[in-house]
Amino acid sequence: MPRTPSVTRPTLIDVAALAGVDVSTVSRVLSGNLNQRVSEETRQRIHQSARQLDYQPNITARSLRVSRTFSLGIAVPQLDNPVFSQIIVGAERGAREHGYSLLIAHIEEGAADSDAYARLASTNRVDGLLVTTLDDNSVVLKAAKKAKVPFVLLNRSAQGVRNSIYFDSAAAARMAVEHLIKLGHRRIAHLSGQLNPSTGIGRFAGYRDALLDAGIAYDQNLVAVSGYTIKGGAEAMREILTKNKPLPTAVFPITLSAATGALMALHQHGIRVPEDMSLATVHDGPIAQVMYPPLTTVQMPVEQMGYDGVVSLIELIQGGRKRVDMKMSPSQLIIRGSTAHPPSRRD
Amino acid sequence: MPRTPSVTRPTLIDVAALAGVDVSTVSRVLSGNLNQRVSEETRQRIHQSARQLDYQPNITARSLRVSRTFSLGIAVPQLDNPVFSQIIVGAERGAREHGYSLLIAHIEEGAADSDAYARLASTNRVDGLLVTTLDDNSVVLKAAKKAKVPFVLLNRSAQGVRNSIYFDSAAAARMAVEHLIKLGHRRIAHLSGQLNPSTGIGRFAGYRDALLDAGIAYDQNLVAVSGYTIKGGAEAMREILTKNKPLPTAVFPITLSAATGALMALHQHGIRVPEDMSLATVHDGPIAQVMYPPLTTVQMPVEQMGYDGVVSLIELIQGGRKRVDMKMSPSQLIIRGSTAHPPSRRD
DNA sequence: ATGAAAGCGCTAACAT
DNA sequence: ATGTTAGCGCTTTCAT
Repeated sequence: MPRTPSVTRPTLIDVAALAGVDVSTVSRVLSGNLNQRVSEETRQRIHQSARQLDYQPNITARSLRVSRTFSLGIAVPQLDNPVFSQIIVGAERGAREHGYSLLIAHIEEGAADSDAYARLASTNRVDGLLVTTLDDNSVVLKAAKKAKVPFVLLNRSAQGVRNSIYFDSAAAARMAVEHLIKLGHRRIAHLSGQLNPSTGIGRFAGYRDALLDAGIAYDQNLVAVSGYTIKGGAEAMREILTKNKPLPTAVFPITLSAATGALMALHQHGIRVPEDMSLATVHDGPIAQVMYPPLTTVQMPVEQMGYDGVVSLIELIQGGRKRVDMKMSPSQLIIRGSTAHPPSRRD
Repeated sequence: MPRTPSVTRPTLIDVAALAGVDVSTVSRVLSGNLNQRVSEETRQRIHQSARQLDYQPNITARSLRVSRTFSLGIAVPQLDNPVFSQIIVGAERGAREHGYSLLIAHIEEGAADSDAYARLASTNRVDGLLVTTLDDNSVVLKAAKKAKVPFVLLNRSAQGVRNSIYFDSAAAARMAVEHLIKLGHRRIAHLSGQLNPSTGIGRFAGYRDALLDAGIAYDQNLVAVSGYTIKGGAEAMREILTKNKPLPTAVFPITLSAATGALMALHQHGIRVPEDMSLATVHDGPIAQVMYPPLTTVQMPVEQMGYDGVVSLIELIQGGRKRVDMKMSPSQLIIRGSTAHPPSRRD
């Protein structure tokens, strides 16, 4: 069996030698930078040589020379949450399309481990950071700031953070609740977030405003804190069922995860959806279509947010942009089987 | 506001200057390589200087010099699948603990885009690859081989692949099915994978063997192909319900995702779990605990597999290992609310 | 239009 | 025990 001719990969030098030109010329041609003045003939010869040697640029050398890694970091608090997996999918696509790669860091629950960012950025591994947090974890944000590379906060805005992309949560919540109201519901429960300054408050505000506009009094007993987990959704749903003697006829869980838990709790208590209770939420995903019943939900362009996140981050890095402040609107209400008229149209 | 003294980060040269020694000495001390002969006094002085300047090594330069990137790549076909998110969590932890970072690539469904590996490896971005595939996608495997860096196949073994970590699927399936049999079930359905040479076949074999051992005849009508998605699970479950006049009393979906779908289909058809039908599956995850009813399932150390995957990959890279062939055993059967005795103990 | 040469920050012989 | 030096592969002035 013939030995592989060389252990090391071909470099610019090899290509240059084969093409009979200087390495700098090869670099000019192969770096993709058009409008470099190189004669068409040499250009051809160089491409030909590169192909022949199966030349692949060494990105490490390039990075060292230009002081950029062409890598971006993203840190997520939980991976088994459709929001984050969709963000990652979009971010990865955006990075790939722009010649960057995506480094992932998992922030262990609870740990003072928000130096995940430090780890990524301090050793010069990444040119920029995509930051996500569940709660408005100021620890995480502080860590991101210390990292000294540009970062974009995803899925929320926060005081003192100049770059962020977030949803118009109030508008999304409003769409969901108005749909329920239009169906005739008047006693509508809400499984809420932590009522912090962004997502939680936003959706809560949308819920409350929609009620207000319809002339429905706000009833505190119809609101329970679920947070953003399946488990929290199930617990909050049970709390609502326990605290309200005549049950509400509809529920608006703050998010897909919470809705999943809520639905399970309803099944458990033998409450039929949508016959006994309607359910509408915000954030669509594959799982919403295969649940029983399939969920009525307001679509949020989460993957798009991940994509736009990287793209704007790259612009930030390359200096073509000074600030990122994008509020994304909910796309549309998808009406599926989880919502219907209330059992009786009477209040 | 005072301007930051320097735009560029401190390098070894800066530290050396401050400590009054040569860069090579600083390198010796800071590269962590103990048993380098450096006097305790200079060692102290160097550490002190580094701290004072907040020195952080430039990993790109280091990479270029030693021809290693200290990055590993992982490519996954779907992110919204508990198996893959758990693998990633484990892999990220393992990488971090060993000074590596984890690059993620998402393999777009269907696309001849399995050059995801090529992208990662050919530009010298990673030192090694973690490979996952849903089906035994030979395209993906071929691409991984072409990448010319060591790779470890996760979650399955395959012909011609020398490094892989996989589960003893047959044993896990057997545990689940034997539990059902012990409860008194005799008509046990199976939602299966694609019946390919690894996962699918393995679990199917475990199912069949467990039946055989109990003297229960195999009934082809009780098996439907679900694959590994929620949707597939729901459809396969419906197929079973349609095809079998006296319904089976138990079902063994091949995996957590399929079980989730199956459970939804059962709810939809008004079949109570576990009163009318028991359900046991393989692969535990947070979602299994919060479903209604919570799922009886065989725990699989998936996160551990991700962790062991990187660790063995790193050993492969560093030459301390020639081959990886680990079969992981299911940990234990977790009995939750989804299984019970059959409606009547009669067959 | 192309070549020559310097240097990004680091490590690892090889000296001393 | 520490210093000197070369060079990883690339880009980019500067010269021709």
